[in-house]
Amino acid sequence: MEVVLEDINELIKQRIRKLQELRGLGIDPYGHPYETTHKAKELLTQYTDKSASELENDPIECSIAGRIIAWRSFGKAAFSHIQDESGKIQVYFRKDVLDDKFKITKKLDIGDIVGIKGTLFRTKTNELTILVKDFTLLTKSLRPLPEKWHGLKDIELRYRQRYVDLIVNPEVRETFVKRTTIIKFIRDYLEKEGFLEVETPMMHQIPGGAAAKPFKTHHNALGIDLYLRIAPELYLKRLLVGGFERVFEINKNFRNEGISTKHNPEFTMLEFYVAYKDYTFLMDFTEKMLTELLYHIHGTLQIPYGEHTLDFTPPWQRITMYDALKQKGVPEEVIKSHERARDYARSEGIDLRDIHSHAKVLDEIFKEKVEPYLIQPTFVIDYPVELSPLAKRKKDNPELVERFELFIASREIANAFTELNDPEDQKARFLKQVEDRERGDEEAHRMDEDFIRALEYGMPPAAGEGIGIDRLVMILTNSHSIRDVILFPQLKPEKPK
RNA sequence: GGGCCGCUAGCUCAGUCGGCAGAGCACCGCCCUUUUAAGGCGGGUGUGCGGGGUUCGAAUCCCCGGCGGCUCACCA
Repeated sequence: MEVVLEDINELIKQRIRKLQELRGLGIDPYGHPYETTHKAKELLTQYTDKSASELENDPIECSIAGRIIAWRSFGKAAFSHIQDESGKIQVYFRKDVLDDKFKITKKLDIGDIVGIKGTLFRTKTNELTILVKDFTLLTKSLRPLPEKWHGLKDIELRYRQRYVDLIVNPEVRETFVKRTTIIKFIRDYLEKEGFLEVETPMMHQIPGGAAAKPFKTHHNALGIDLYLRIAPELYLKRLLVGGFERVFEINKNFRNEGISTKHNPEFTMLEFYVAYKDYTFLMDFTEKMLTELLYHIHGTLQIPYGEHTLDFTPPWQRITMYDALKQKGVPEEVIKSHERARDYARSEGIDLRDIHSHAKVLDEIFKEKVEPYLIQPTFVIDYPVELSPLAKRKKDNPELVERFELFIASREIANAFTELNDPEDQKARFLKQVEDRERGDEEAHRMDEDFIRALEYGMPPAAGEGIGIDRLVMILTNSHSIRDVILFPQLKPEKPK
């Protein structure tokens, strides 16, 4: 195999030279399995109380593996820090311990992955350190890492080369560990509450369950176009028809829309459905699940987010959409009258280009006048039916639906409703959506005959909710861009060389 | 998609009335057996994002393009 690595600068050439020298000494620069006894952090915590003399009288043998992230060499000795998944620990190479092998250290670089065997001791400054008795090169690194002091700051490089970001910026690793902890907590919580985790299709013949533009693809053998799902909702409800009473799915959704600090084309959504309950149950449920999550992650219900302190102490405010509007000074007549609403919106400088219906005008006014002020966790409830084609109408006011959105830090974190299970009403709502679509609303829902058929078999009264996991993780990790909580966010392609 | 800002060494960044391209860290050579942003001496390693233009001369000024950031729009 004769492959020439491209993009060679002097620094990489030097490392390739060292690699060849190592091969010349019979050392495989790309290593083999290596047995370790500890992680770096385990050593530091486990032996934190051992004094220098205790370690000297009763030597503790250990072995670790990890990446060299610092190197301070003297003529016949060198200090280094080795970083593994858990953290880092100092190691000490001495010529009088390693004899001939010490000269191999001259061929090591920051970034190389090594295995270390040795005994623990304490330095003059009392730092717990491994005295290296033997070491093994496990992987030669050919590219220099960013400098130790400033790390990798360039945002573009951090996203494009997340692997480097993870090596040099420990807080990035913490964020993603926290992300996993959050998802695992939610999964365990739902299972404990009797929910069954399921997987429904990512590829839909009819993209449904949300108002959004889909990604389109093509299945060659079937000869049909397919869409990446914009939501799992209609499939999860089919499972309610099938007899499952509590189901959830945590998985990706895909929406072919703009990219921003709050939007990535693929994002992670939790959706869960409960038979025989309504949206008031879900508000209580959500409040409880998220407060327990807060305790689990932070041990407190008050957490910082940017300039704010978010207080998750229940009960969270519940306010109807219309009351929220009124509270921000939107006159009652604006809510009642389409003409007044349009005038009001215009007077507030709200762009109504493609907005026609009364409900959508009110929604625009809501986004402008209310959303920015929804900092503390708030359930906004009872939306106009037109905005919610899959939600059940309120008994006492059929123009509204039993729906809530949970806002935290001005962001929509959850969307939930009592599910519409009347097939006739559902069909009528789909038809209305189809009309909107024909009038040019690309995001209107499509008719899904099979979903109607499922409802005709009978779906129990139920409530369902979606929680945007990425946005929730942003809140809980004090992150201001969704790209900081997605390991490999979508970017434009790099310029070809 | 619009507006504004940015792109200089591996990394973090200076530098412009238009006049030989710089620092710290990293790296290379030499010295150094308890350092930890180790230290001392010596060394600058570069497609200045790409392409055009103006000019005796462009990292710097102008135009076109690329990528990124912020923001607005979009995203109920």
